[in-house]
Amino acid sequence: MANQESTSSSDKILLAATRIAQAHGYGGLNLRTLAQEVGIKAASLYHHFPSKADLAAAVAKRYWEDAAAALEVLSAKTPDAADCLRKFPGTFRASLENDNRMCLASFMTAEYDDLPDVVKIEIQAFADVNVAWLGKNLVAAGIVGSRDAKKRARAIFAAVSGAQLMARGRSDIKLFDALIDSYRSAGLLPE
Amino acid sequence: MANQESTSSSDKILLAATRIAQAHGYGGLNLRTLAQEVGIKAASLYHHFPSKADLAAAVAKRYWEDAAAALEVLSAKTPDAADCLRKFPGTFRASLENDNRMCLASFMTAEYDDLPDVVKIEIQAFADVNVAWLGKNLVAAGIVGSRDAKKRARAIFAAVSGAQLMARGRSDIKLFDALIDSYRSAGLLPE
DNA sequence: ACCTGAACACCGTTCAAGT
DNA sequence: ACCTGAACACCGTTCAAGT
Repeated sequence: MANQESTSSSDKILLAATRIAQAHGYGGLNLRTLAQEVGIKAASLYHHFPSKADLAAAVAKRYWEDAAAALEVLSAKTPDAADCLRKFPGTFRASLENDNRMCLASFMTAEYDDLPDVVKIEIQAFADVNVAWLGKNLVAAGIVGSRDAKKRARAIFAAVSGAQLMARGRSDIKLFDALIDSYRSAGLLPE
Repeated sequence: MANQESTSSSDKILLAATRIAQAHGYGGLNLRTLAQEVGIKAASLYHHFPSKADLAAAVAKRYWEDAAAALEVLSAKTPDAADCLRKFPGTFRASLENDNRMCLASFMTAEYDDLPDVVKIEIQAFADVNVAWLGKNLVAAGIVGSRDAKKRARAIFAAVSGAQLMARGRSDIKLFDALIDSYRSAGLLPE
């Protein structure tokens, strides 16, 4: 099955919406602005997605699917589990490198109270994917037993998310690196 | 100097705005809703604060001032620095206990790109106050030397912020406790 | 199938007008 | 000094109308 040779309209919308949501969140995702970036009118968006909620859910779903795929690629390219764990923060660093953007899931987690249920589900899936991958590698690296894997995996995920948030607040990617470095020295991540 | 016996109008506005911003952020702070909670019309808010930006800046300023005062109280009541560090996550836990709300500064840090400069300044002050207090106690507890205090303090602040965010996303305060527990086991916080 | 202009009830904000 | 209704340009959304 060959891929579509050209990006579909819906894909263009999802791509632009992802970038906007990573910088402004769900509430800050303006449909008139989004439409303008894609080259259509706001009303036309409703031909592709029934509502802003469904659009955001589609964005969040693709976001965790892409993240899951990227983590699998990382695993495939990195045989050593401890190495995988060392490289994990790099996936969060990439967002900051991309115009000081942040994880879409973290931003929307903050917006929890205003999030439609269909979006909440996909946002939680992002955390689940990351935690599962971290847990698997923590066990494989012999850092924790399988009994404690999920708990430790969640701690790493939360800590790295927090580091990204703090670094964004200073527009300082070196602060992100320093925070991750501290996590290593403290023993949360393998040295 | 005696305090005002009754809460002033501006105080009522700041109080209500703080609660709203902790749940919905700067963008989600609706002036008509805020005014209704205080018992006035949206237009009347402009008699107390020149703009939404200035209102939010006043909210954020009081927020970090109150946090600084609370940390000083904690220090005064807790002679042992390591004990202070053990109790630090409790200040973030309190927000979750309060209807699953989160730190106003964390929420607004996510909203960085849409934040007026006057608000950004106060939000950063919140982080500074927490990091300074943590650093002081890390040194006093003999956990790190003064050279590494700020770096480690930032790591704790970022990690605890991330734990609060993740727990809010699940409306699960026990998850927050488990994450903090993991930070202790890993060695980021004193056992 | 896909797009649009115009309309709706909602936002932050202003301002003239009230007490 | 403090409040208000009405208006402004902006939001998400709908819908009748176009190709």
